[in-house]
Amino acid sequence: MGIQERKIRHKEDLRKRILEAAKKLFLTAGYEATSIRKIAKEIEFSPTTIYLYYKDKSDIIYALHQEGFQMMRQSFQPLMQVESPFERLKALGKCYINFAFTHPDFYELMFVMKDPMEYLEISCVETSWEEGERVFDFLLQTVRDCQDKGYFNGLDTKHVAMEAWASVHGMCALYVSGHLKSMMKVVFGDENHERMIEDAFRVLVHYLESTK
Amino acid sequence: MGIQERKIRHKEDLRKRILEAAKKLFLTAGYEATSIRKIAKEIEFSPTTIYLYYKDKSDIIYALHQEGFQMMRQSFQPLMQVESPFERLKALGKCYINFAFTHPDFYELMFVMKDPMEYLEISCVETSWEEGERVFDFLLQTVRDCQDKGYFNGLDTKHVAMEAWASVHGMCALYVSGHLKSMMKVVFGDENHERMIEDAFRVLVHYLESTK
DNA sequence: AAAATTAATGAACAGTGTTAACTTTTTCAA
DNA sequence: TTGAAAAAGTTAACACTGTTCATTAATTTT
Repeated sequence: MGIQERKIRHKEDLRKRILEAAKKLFLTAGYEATSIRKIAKEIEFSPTTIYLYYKDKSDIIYALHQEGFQMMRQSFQPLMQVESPFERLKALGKCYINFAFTHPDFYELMFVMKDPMEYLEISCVETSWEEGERVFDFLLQTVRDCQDKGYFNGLDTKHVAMEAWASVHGMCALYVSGHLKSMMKVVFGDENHERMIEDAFRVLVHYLESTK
Repeated sequence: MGIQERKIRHKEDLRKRILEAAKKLFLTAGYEATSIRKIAKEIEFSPTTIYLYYKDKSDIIYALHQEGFQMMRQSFQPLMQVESPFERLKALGKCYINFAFTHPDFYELMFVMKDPMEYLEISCVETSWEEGERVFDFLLQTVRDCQDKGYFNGLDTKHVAMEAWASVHGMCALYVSGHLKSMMKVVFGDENHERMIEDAFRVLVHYLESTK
């Protein structure tokens, strides 16, 4: 019986173990397959126990959502040291794409899926989106720094930042959803679609560079 | 009893009626709420009857997916008449965004959701994506025409087209998923997010224009 | 009219999120 | 140490989901 053992094994921070089980299921089997009952089986508890630690499924999914943003911010850490604003902007874009490529499930959860967004629309109001805010603020500041160096002349900082985000997000979203792959299979006959993202990104960088 | 009546009312093209019921549910209540049982109730038939006309739920969803692409291509029809390639490219972008704004559910189905994409990965192989192909081919040709007029010098047609698509898709995806709204609420304090898309699009057009 | 084919259905399987009522375990004061 | 209060966990159930199989009803053909 595993019932006796698991009481000896740290029964504290059960909340954390629920989240880890959810993450494991989410990364190996996807969002749909991450059910309350499977999480419960994973941690050897009754399904209803989970509701003592998380309000509902959205609550668990949102916890993973937040974890994703912490991971992303951590991967952006080295960019702080990049002196040149424009080099920093380019590196930010590359880093963002790299995150989506290495953690496609997290990327989808953070920037594509509606569920976590609807959750924080309903429940918590203020403390919610602050991780995402910090990431966007960093982009905003970098664009401002670029403008100080003569880039993006006559353009609004917010609009430039939004366009940059949308462009890179568009590439990542088409990649993680499989639309890029399907499209390229039909139009170009099965090419390397990761390479295509790199090429499209180079075109974007070319545009940005030309504003100086 | 409605059972007697519906036999008198056209019992032919039941396949079409299933699709219309599915569309109605999809547009009013969303993808998740579009269940086989609800479709069945809508057309006053047993749930199992639906399986005599469609392979499974994905099959129905993919039929809507195709319908969306026909709608989109129809909305692109007037663009054929635009003489100037660059004006046509700009109009294409505006038209694309307009489609996403007026048919957000269809846009999500066509360009965001994984389900229809996974469906045609498994089942049909050739005839599948041809509607989407036509749309992208039109973009490719328009970019080529722009290059003949001196735009996008030294850049690869495919890469320019892909970057343009990704940029505009990024804006639309962030809009329909609600991420733009949430982000702007926190960062800029609840501004008009439809206006923001327009502004970001203007920045993109500025970049494209600068290549001449 | 009887047989064969087609169309439609009812019941069931294996899942899902979630809640209410109940039981077990732990805590803590008398 | 015992007994009550509080906390933790579980069982059973509700209302759904997609999907399949065996069976019935309707239609067509012989």
